[in-house]
Order: sequence, then structure tokens, then C-alpha cells
Amino acid sequence: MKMFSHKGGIMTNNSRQHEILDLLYKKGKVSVKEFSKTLYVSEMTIRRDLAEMEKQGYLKRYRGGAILKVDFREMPVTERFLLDANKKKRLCEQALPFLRDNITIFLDSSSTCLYIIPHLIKYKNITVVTNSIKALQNASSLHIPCILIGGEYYEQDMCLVGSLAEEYAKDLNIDISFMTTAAYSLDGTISDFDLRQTAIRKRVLKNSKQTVFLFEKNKLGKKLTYTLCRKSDENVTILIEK
Amino acid sequence: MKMFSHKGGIMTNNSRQHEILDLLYKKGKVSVKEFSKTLYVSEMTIRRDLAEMEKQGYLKRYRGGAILKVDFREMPVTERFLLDANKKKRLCEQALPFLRDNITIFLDSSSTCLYIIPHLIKYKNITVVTNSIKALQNASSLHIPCILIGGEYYEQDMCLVGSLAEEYAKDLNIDISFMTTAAYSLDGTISDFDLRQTAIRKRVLKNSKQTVFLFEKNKLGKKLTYTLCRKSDENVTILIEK
DNA sequence: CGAAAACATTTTCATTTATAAACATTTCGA
DNA sequence: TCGAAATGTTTATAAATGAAAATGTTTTCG
Repeated sequence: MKMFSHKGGIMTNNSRQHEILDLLYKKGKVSVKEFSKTLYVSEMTIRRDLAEMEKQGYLKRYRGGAILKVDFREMPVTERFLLDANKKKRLCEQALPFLRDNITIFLDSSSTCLYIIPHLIKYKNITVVTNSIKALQNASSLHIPCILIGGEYYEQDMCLVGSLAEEYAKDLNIDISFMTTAAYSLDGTISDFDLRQTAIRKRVLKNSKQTVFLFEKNKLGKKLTYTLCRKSDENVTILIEK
Repeated sequence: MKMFSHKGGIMTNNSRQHEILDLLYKKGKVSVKEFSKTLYVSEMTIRRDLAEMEKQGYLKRYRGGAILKVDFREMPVTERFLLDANKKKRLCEQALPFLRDNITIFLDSSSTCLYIIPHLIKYKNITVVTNSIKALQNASSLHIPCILIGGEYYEQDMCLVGSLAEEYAKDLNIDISFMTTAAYSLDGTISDFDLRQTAIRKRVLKNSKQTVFLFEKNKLGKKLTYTLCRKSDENVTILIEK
């Protein structure tokens, strides 16, 4: 009974299982009943899917349903997480048209970029490059191949920065980078208050064919100490929360 | 391997227990009544959850409710970490004489090496270099400066390996490395079954002034596919569980 | 202080609910 | 059209739950 191939560890050709994951990412936690009603299949079929997906590490079952497989200490399933989560999720949906098969993407250490990850399983042969431990763990839990940029650990942001990280990033060639910073001003300047984060983003940007910035509304109209780049720069795309 | 039965296992099984933890995070201390009303289950069910979660060390019960455990952050990260914890702790104590102020040490991705970390706070100005996400997080949570070697992520061992990692490791100079492998044979050969792990250890060893190996008894008398080094090599010290 | 009242917890048991296994049916590609 | 895979249905088994009774703990007040 080979329901779907497992090439490269990525779930490539079972659309219902994709929908199960999408639903899970939308709600954090979904019951077998709800899956069954939403996807118009019997509960038994859902259970079979869940069993298989759990075995492959895509999610965690609990009696009655399934729950996202994330480190719950970092990301509580309830309340706060789910609140801004919806905003960020919607913002990230604007980034989807940039995704395609067979590319290497960079995700920075912002929490926003985490919401791109669940969509990646729909594509074949995507490699994630990141300096973020959370992005690493989330992507890897979906069996997406990951490359981590090393360096000094910056605990607060759970990411790697510093001259070592910049050095390491030099050798990596990225198709599309996804990033956020803390400020996007009216005149099109993208800036941040953190020197080291800006430095590594700058380095990655230089090595990326294309860079997509994702800004929530509260980042607009500000200009901070360190400039990363400008709206008008080559290969820079800006997406703003609607 | 015994998967998660409802008692004794990791609690990712039960989504209500996540919510209990979330609530506790928010309020610090919550009564059984409040849990019951908030989560729409009987007090009896809450008590059963609390009992189970207390047994697993996630919280402390008191008459009428529960309190978040202060040392929650120091909790065992995985089941494997817990396995033979005392043995590993004792083994690591043999490594303590090698520690001193103002050095850079390497810790590999074995669970054994994690037990060295708590001792590091006694010294001034120790920097940890590692390719292990767990070592990174544990050391960093004690405010020990950490440098992570980047590379391809190997989810199973939560560490970074591959040619990139080896490349990165080239530039790092280590005073003392602490490592384990899966086999130490009678003729003094240190070997392992994992090619990529062996490769990165080999690279680090080459850049270390001194390397200390830690072996549990069950690693003795075996020889596996890939040789890392020999007992007789320069600057290699071997410590064996007593 | 000490007994009774008030309350919390544990134990036990019946009920509900979820799951998996076995079997039947449908779907879809060769 | 045939056969295998996917899905649905039925049934037994197992697990979770809540109610009630028994036990244990704290509080109150004479």
C-alpha cells in the first residue's frame, strides 16, 4: 500500500494530506471529526492519513485528532501564538507566487518567515538555507532539507550572527530570500536596529537572485539605525500586510 | 521502542495538557476549578492530567491546583537525554580536570557531552564550539558564549554535518574537544557507523590541541565501519565509565 | 485544643467516545 | 474489463471521561 512516494523526504503527491497539514497550520489543532467534515471523507480515511503522516513525522496525533509538531515550549498552540499568527500567515500567502520547484531559498530569523515553511511541502526539491534555529527545526520536521549558517549564537532571536556567520554566508547562492526587518520607511528605506542581523541579511541579499521582504503594518513609516537596502534596489520585492 | 502510552511517555500526546501548560505559563498558578471551567472538562479529568504531568516533572501540584515548575527550562529535552543520565553524569565528571579558564572547547552531538555543560559555569571565559543544536541551546541558556558550526541539518541527531560543516570547521581552533563515538575497540581504535559524523569529528580533532573521548561501557570492544582515530594518537585522551 | 463542617482528592464504576481490525465497496489506471 | 489501491462500513476493543462514594486534609468555632 504505497499511498505516496517519499522522494527526498518530501510529500509530493497526496493532495489530501497537504490539506490536512494546511488545516493544521491554520488552526494548530484539529479533530478527526473536523477533518472528516472539511475534506469530505470518512473518519477512517482521516485516521489512516494521520497515522501515516505521524509515522513520517509531519504531525503528532492525540486521541481525537492531531496537533502541529512544533516545539510547544517555543510556540504555545493557543492564544497569543494563534493571534498574530493569522496576520503573519496572510502576509506570507502573498509570498507564495514566488515559490517553485527546484530552488534554494533563504529564511531569516523573523517569526514571520516561519509561516512560509508549511507551504514548502507542495514543491519538489526545495532547500532551505537559514540562520534561524526555529526555521531549521520547523522545516526539518517537515522533512525539508535544511542548511544552517553557523556563527555566534544570539540567544534572544535563536539565530546565528557575527563575522563567522557572514563569512559562511559568502559561499551560499540563493534563488529567493525571504526577510523581514523592523522598519520600512516612506522613502523606501529598509532598516533595522540590530547591526549584526543587518550585516548577515545584507550578505545573503548580495548572494540572492531575488529578495522578498515581508512587512507587517506596524513596521511602516519608520527608519532605524542600520540601512539594509532600498526599495529601488535590483531584485528586491516588497510585500506589505493588507 | 515503546511509543507514547498515556502514562510514562512524553506528553505531546495530549493536547489538553498543552493548554494546561499554556495557562500555567500565563498565570503561574492555576486552580483545578479554573482549569476545569476554562477547558470545559470535569475537575476529575484535570486532576488526572495534573497528576500525570507532575509525575513527568512539568509542574508542581498543590492542594487545589498547580504551579509551574521554576526549573522548567532545565527539563530533559528528550527521552534519550534521560536515558542513563546518572551514568553519563558520572562519566563526565572525569572530564572536569581538563577544564580551565579562558579556553575554547568543542562539544560533539552526543547526549553524553551535554552533561559537561552545567560544569562550565564554574570557569571564566569559556567558549563552546559545537555542531549540536542541543548543546547550543543548553549552553546558551547558561549564558555561555557559543559558536555553532553550520552545515546540513541531520534531524535525527539534531546536529549539522556534511561537507559544508567540515569546511566551516576548518577555520576553528579548539583548545579541548570532548567527543564520543559508538565504538572503542580493544586495540585502541575509535570508530563509528556514521560517515558524516566521523568526518566532522575528524576535522575538529585535527584542529584541537587536545581531544578527550568519553566512553560508556557499552561502547567497549566494538569496531565499526569508519575509524576516527586511535588511542595512541597525539593529544588523544580516553576516559571510560567506571 | 478538638470535633464537626467544608472542601479536595482518590477510588471505583458506568457511560461515552475513539480507535483499529476485518470486511465490503468503490475508484481508477493498466 | 480486470485487479489493485483507496475508501467506506461494521464491529470489537480500548481509552477517556464524569458521577458518586470513600477517604484524606484543612478550617472553623465552641
